[in-house]
Amino acid sequence: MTIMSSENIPLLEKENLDLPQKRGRGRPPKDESSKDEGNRRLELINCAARLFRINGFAATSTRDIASAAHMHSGSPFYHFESKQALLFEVMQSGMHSAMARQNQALNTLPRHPSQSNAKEQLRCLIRHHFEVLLGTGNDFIPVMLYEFRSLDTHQQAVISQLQRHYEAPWIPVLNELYQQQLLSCPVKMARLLIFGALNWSVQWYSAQQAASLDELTDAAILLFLHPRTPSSK
Amino acid sequence: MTIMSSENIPLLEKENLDLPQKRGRGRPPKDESSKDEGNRRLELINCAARLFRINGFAATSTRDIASAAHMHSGSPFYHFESKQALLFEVMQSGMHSAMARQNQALNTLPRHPSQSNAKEQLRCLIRHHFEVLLGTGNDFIPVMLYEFRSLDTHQQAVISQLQRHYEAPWIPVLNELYQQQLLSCPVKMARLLIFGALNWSVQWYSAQQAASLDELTDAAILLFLHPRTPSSK
DNA sequence: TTTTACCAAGCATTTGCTTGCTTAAAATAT
DNA sequence: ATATTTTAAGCAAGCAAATGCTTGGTAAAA
Repeated sequence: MTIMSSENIPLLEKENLDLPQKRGRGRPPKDESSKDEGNRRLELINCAARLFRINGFAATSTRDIASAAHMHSGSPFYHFESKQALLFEVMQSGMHSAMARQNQALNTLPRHPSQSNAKEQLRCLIRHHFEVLLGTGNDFIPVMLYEFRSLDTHQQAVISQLQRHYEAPWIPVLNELYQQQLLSCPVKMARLLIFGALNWSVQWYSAQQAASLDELTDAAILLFLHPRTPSSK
Repeated sequence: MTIMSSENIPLLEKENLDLPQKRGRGRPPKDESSKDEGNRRLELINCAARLFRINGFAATSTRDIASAAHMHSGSPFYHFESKQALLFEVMQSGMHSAMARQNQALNTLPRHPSQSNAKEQLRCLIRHHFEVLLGTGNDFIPVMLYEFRSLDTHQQAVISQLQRHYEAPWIPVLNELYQQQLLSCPVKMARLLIFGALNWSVQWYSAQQAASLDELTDAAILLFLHPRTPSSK
C-alpha cells in the first residue's frame, strides 16, 4: 500500500483492543496439537503470500504484513532477516507444497498399465496445476510466477531449480503424447505454451461466475490434444 | 529500484558532462523534421515503459525515469500529473499502437476469398501478437499485461475496453475455426487459453538463443489447430 | 511578452530495518 | 517442589534513506 494507508491508525487506536497481545509476548505454550513451533512464522508467510499476490511485492510494505499478522511493525524481522527473504520463503514453501501434492496426485492414477494412459496423466497434471494456481488459499505459486524478478540471482537459481523439478513429470507424458500424435507441436515448445495458457488463468479466473476447475481442465485438453479417432475417450 | 540504487550518483557526478542541458532548458526549436512537439514527453513515456517492464511499476521510482530521460527528479511532473498517470499513458499509447498495427496486418491478407482462410487469419493475428509482445522496443504491452493492478478502477475500465477492441477481430476467426472443426475447444475458453499461452512468452522468450517469432507462430498453430485431413495446408 | 520546458531545492511521508527492552513459558538446577 | 536461568517472541521507538510530488524561478524560442 503506497499512499495514504490507513493501516497504522490501528496501531494507535486498537492498541487496547485485540491487535497485539493476542498470544501474549512471552514464549508460546508448547501444547495444542503438539507441533506448534514456527506457528507465528507460518502466519507471517501466509499473510505475506496473500498481500504479495494482491498488491505485488514492491507495493506491499513490511508494516502491512506485520499488521495483517497482528504484530507491530518491527516484529517480522525477528523471524526473517529481510523482506526479500520472506518473499523467498513464500516461494520456496509454495513450491515444495505444490510438488508434494503433484506427486501425490500422480500416485492416485493407475500404475501405468503399459501404455496410452498418457492422456489421463496429462489431465491429472493439468487439473492439479489449476488447483495449485486457483485453489482457495493458494497464493504461493501465483506470487512465485509474478514476482520472480524481485529475487536476487542466487534465489532465482534456487527457484528455477524447483520449477524444473515441478515440470519434470510433464516431459515424459508430453513425449509420449507426441509420439502417439495426440500432440502435434514439438514437446519443448508445447510445454512452454501449455504452461503459459494455464498460468495465465490467474489473471482472469474468478471462482464465482466462471467455470469449475474440472471444466477448465476439459477445455485445455480439448485445445491441446488432437484425437486421432473421431470417438475419443 | 529500492535499495542502494546507483542511479542518483550521476545526478551529482555527470552534472557537468552530458546528462542535463542536452537540449537546454528553454523552449525547444521547432525544426528538426517538423513535428517535434511532445518530444520529451514521448521520451519520458518510452523510458518509463522500459523501466516499468524491467523492474515493475512499484519498484521504479520517478527519479529513475527522470534520469533515464536525462532530466532532473521533478521534471517529469511537468508532463504528467502523477506517476500513475504516466503508467496509464504508457498502456494507452501501447494499446493504440498495437491495435493500429494489428488492423494493418490484417489488411495485408487477401480480402476474404469467401471462406476458409480463417487459419491464415489466425496465423496472422498470432504472428502479430508475438511481435507486439516480443519485438524489440515493444515494452508497452508487457507493461500493460503485468501492471494492470496498479491502475485505479477508472483507468482499469478504460484499458479493459481497449483490450476488448484489440481482441475483437479474433472472435469471428475463432468462431469459424470452431465450425470448421479445426478448433475443438469452445471459443470463449479457447480465446482465454490461447492468449495466455502467447502472453506468457514474455516470461521465457529471449531474442538470442531461442526460436524466431515465425517459428513460435508455427508452433502455436500446431498446438491449437487440429487438421482434419492428414495433409494440412 | 508570452509560452514551453525545465532546474534547484526541498517538504512530507513512507519504507526497510535496527536497537534495547520486556514478558512469559520452558529448561535446568537446587 | 522450588528457584533460577535460558529462550522464544515480540513490543516501543526511532533512524536513515528513498519516494512522490510541489514550489518558485529561469532560460530560450516564438
